[in-house]
Parts: sequence; C-alpha cells; structure tokens
Amino acid sequence: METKYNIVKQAIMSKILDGTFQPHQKIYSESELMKQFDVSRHTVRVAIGELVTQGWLYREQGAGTFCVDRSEVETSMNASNQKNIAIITTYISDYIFPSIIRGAESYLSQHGYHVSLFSTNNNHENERKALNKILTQRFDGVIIEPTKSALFNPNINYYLNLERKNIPYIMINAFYDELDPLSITMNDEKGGYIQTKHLIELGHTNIIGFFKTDDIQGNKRMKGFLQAHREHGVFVDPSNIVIYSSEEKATKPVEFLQEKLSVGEDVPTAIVCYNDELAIRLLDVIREKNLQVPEDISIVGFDDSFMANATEVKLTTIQHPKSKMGESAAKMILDIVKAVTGSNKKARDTAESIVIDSELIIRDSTKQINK
Amino acid sequence: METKYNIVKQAIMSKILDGTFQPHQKIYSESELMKQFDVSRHTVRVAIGELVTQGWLYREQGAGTFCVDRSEVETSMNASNQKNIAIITTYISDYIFPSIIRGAESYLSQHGYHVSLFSTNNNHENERKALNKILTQRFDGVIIEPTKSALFNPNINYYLNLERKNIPYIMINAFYDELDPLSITMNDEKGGYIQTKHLIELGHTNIIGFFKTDDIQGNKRMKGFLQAHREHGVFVDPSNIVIYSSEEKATKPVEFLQEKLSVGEDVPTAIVCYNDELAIRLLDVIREKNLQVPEDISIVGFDDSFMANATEVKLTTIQHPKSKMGESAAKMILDIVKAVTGSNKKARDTAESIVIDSELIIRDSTKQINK
DNA sequence: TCCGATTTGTTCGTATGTATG
DNA sequence: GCATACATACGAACAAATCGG
Repeated sequence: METKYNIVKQAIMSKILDGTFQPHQKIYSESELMKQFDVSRHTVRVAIGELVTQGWLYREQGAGTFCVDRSEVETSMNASNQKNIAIITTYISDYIFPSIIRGAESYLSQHGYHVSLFSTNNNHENERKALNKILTQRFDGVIIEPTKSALFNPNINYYLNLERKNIPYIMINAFYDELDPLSITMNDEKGGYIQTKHLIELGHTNIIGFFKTDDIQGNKRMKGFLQAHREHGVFVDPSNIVIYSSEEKATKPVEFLQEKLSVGEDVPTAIVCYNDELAIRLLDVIREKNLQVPEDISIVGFDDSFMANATEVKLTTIQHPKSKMGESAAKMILDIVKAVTGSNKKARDTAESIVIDSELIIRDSTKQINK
Repeated sequence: METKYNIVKQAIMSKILDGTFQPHQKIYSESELMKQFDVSRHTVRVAIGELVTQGWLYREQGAGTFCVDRSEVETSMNASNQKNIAIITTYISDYIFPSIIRGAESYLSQHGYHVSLFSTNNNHENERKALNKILTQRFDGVIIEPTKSALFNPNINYYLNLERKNIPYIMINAFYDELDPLSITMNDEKGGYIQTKHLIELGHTNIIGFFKTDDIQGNKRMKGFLQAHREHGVFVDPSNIVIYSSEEKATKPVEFLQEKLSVGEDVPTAIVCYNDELAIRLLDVIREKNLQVPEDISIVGFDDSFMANATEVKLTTIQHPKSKMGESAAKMILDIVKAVTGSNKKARDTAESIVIDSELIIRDSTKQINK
C-alpha cells in the first residue's frame, strides 16, 4: 500500500473528504502534482485515473481535473449506465418517420446508445403509456414527435415529470407550446406560403387547400397559405379550405374533392396538400375523374417523401430533411445528455432549437395556367 | 474511438463475447498482445485496465489476466426485469421493414415490453456490433432479420453465445441454415413459382428474372422461377436470369434491362422481379424506352408493398403479411421468453417455425399475350 | 526448496496530439 | 495565436508474484 501512486491517491482523497476540493472545483494540475510529490507524470495519472474510475474526479481535456459532486452521482447512479435513448413518434411505419428514425438510430448506435421505440398512433392515451414507461425505466434522454400538437395535451404533467427527473427531451416536427422545449422543426408557415405562392405565380387563383389541423404543422401551413393569397391580392373562397383530423385523413379530403370535381362548375385549377400522402391519394381521385395532372389541375405536396418520386407524375413538393433531421435530433439530445451527466451545465444552456428552412422542389405536377 | 488501445480493447471484448475466452480462462499475456497488435506494453495495459475496471477481466500478478464469469454477475442482475426485446433488421426505413417493426412494436408494447432497434444495413460488421450490444446489455429476447442470409455468416459465434446465455431469438424473412433457429418466413420458393406460373399461363415464354442472391429469399425465388418453367415445358434462356447483390441493386438490374430493351430483338415480354422496389425501378426504365406496361411488357413484383399501389400501373405482386409478420414474431418471442423465465420448458419445445403461404395478387401490370 | 522463465505491477522518461481559455 | 492541461503512445527498467521442473 505504500506505492507512490497510492500515496498521491490518498492525499487527493483526503483533500476531497476534508473539503479542500469542493464539488466542481478544479484540483491541482498533473504537472503541479508531479512537483508536489516529486513523481513522474505517469504516476500522477495512475493515481488520478483510479479516482476517476471510482467516481471521485472527472477530467476535462484542456481544462483540468475536477471534483465530482457526490450528491448528483447518487441521483444518476441509481441505475446501471445503460445508455438508452427513447424515441416517441406518432407512426413508426408510415411515410417519412422511418427515415427520421433511421437517421437517429444510426447516429445514436454509433455513439454507443440504444434506441427504444414507442409509437402513439397519434393518440394521447398511447403517448401517456409510453411516457409512463420512460419514467419508470431508465432512460438518458427522449426524442419526441408530439401527438396532436395543436390540441391541448393532457400529458403535460408527464413531461414536467421528465424535467423533474432530469431526463432531457427534445421535440421534432412540432412541439407543445406550453412546454417551450428544445425542438427541431420545419418552417411550416413558410412552407405553406411557398407552396401557394408557387401556384399563384403560375397563374392559379382557384386553389383548394387541404390541412390536417390537429397537428400544429397543419395550422401553420394554412397560415402560410392564407398569407400568400393575401400578399398577391388573391381572394380566398372559404369553401376552398378543407381542414381534417388524423382520423378523417383517408376519407374527408377524398370525398370533398370527388364532390367538388363532380359539380362541374367552379372547378379548382390547383391543390395545396398538407403532405405527399394526401397528394397521392388525391391524384387517384383526379385520375378517376379523367382529369390530367398537371394539364387540368396542378397539385403541390409537402415533405418530399419517397411517394413524390414513385408515381408517374413526379410531385412538386416541399423538401424535408428526414434522416438528416433524425440525425440532428440524435446529436442534440446526446449533447444535452452528456452535459447533464458530465455535470457540465454549459452545453445545456447553449443548446438552441433549430428551425429548418422550407424549400420548394419543382417537379412535374404543377404547370403555368393560360386562361 | 479509433485509438490503438480501443482497438485492442474491442478485439479482446469480441473474443470474450464470441466465446473464445471462456470464464476463468487465461487470456493472451501482455507481451503476446504487444506482438499481435504491434503496440507498446503501455497501450496493452490501458486496454486491459479498462476492461478490468468494467468488470470483464481480472488480473493476477505472476499468473496472467483472466476472463470474469459474467453469468455469476448477471444472475443477480437478472432481478431487474427490464422487459427488453431487441429487433435487428437490415434496413429500418426502407420498404416493408417499417411495417414489420410497427407490428412487432405494437404487440410488444401492449405486453409491457420495450423495443430496442438495431439496423445492419445488410452489413455483417454492423450485425456484429448489434449482437455485441445485445450480449453486453440485458435483453430478454431478440427478433432478427438475418443479414445476407445466403452467405456464410461470420457472427455464428455470437448467436451461439446468445443460446449459452439463455437469450432466445427468432428469425424472420430468412434464417441462417447452420443455426436451425425458430423462424417466420415466406414460402419464397412457391412465391417465385407462382409469379412465373402466372406469366407463363398468360402466354409469356420470354421472361427475365431478377434475383438478389445474397439473401436466401432470392435463391429460393429463383428456384421457383426455374421450376415453373420446367413444369410448363418452357425453356429458360440462361441470359434471362440476372442475379445481383444488395450493393448492386440500384445499378445492375437497371443497366441490364436498358441494354436488353435497346437491342431491339429478342425483347422479353415479361419480367419477374425479386421485389416491388426493383419492379418500380424497372417500370421507370420501361417508360423511358416508350414501352407500355402491361401492353408491351408484363411485370410481377414481390411483397405487395405500399409501392405496388402508389404507381399509376398497380402492380401484380406476391402478398406479404408485413405488420402481421411483425406481430407474429413478437408473439412467438414472448411465448418463448415467458417459457424460459417461467422455467416452463414445454412452450419452448412446442414452439414451431412458421412458413407463410405465398399468394398472388393480380393487378394491372400483367396481361395475356396474343401472338 | 530453489531456480529460472514468465507474467503482471510500478515507475521513470519522452514525444506528439488535441481541447480549452 | 499561445500557453496550459489532459490524451495517447512508445521505450526502458526493475520489482513482485506465479509456476513448472
């Protein structure tokens, strides 16, 4: 027990225990300790190394070696360092979510984290169950795609509980306004705006807009839709705005368009869709009525999903980074997680929400109108 | 992560996990490792040091370094019934896998289990990493979609270690023959058979078959393709069979068909595709050549994916249960998990692999030929 | 019981890389 | 840009424990 590194180790221990080194305070540098004990750097490093693995100190390259706050250790130590990140999405298999999940999974697994998946099917009850499990078991962080973000969220308490338990979370695609969380979202208002602007500039004035309004995205896109009309001095026929909920997505817009195209008069020349999924659905309706896209009707999607390219008529749509967004979300949550566990408050405070700019991708489903 | 000591550390970890180093067995001496990795003793000691502090190895001066018996540690750890199921797939975001994952997630979360996701991108190295994590952390069961199932699998040892650790696993879509595991698969041979039979009965005799042959599914579908020809007395032109690997999937088949259609003579009248993804890709090629489906060329897909319905020409294809398969897999693994933990061996022994019958879905991409 | 070969433990010196402030 | 501090890596030496002959 009278090895040199053990002497150094014990000396440092004493200073921690007698309070000379307070939590988060920098201890002597390695070269300082070399002088004090007249030993080599290697010996000092062995001594400090053992104290680090035993959880008394932590090192920060370029800054120094610091004393750990034991009180914090016990709260986070309560579970084995499993390195788990949870992802809650509305749908796992549909649409753009698989890509988002893949992007996140790829980044997280590269950094040694597990990815646990929960899907809510856009249902608050399921969201509650998922949050319940996350609170019960051990997770280091959560990436959440909010369920029905435009409606009042009955699970607010669960989110507040996450905060109380020091489990960081971020939101993607949308966020609950009340919580003011860190988030990565699209600029949906601008998206709706440029969808519509594009059509107006092509000469369209009779444009139907379909918006899913239980998610906040739909509301914002509608806002952009209206703004584009206003700015270009085009009057919006109120009956040209169709709002629907997740539950109605397979029926209401389709039926509305069938009706509208059957009447034969006041037929719209263009359609703004909440997303590509709807656009594809409406494409079928248009085909049934023996109309051509884009000759008879122009149509704009949103999200640039795989669907936009799978059809014969390649969709004009708004770009969505998908797997890149998943990756960004993963990076953001890991940065925060490390800041929390590493008792380095700085990164947490400097983290900022990201709003991704919306850009139009022009393909073959929109066309200049010649009246 | 690419530090020398980390390389050595990971290498030793692998040998522990794949069973090369048995509990209490002596591992290579420091000087041995120095030679093997061509590093200094210091580096070797750092690597071993970390593994010792992490509880994988223990050192005895004068004797050597030994492997810790994890089973002793884990039986006590076992108490924390975390209820985790891991799913390893080749791709998370592509094609039919999201649906499979959703089916499994839905069933498992309803039964109080977590779902952790791993994707291999059809790469053995990534598969190894995933298995590594599953062996290291605590999982109750694993659902695996094999990576390149037709090729020799270098990770067999990891699977055997799963068995040794009493972590049950099942395979979906395909399986490694050597392991003879419980599995849920399609009847791929019949699938290829009825794809082809359908075309032959429509009068086609000049049929190209595209098969991805690094997965076992492709080999079986090709077998069915050949059998259908044989049974109907139709000669197969060897140049009409195109095999490709995952890496070539975006290029080789497309280029082959472009070439074939350019020649102008001996143009095929029908195409059998390994899956819908390829069918859609080839549909574009056919369009470029100003040919019509199904008037000029009939085409049959496989899997009945979302793509089969997204295009203007709805694909004739083979039905795949997708989310139902995920659900079945989830049910099967839970049954086994419960049997193992409940020390009720019966259910485990009675569990049987499922082969799902293949059925043809006839849509608009195939047509009677009139010569 | 002792010897010698092997193996891990401790310590020093040196050099270069990288992050921080 | 610069000094400081930690991170990785090589080389060398001697000490202490183990084990087979």
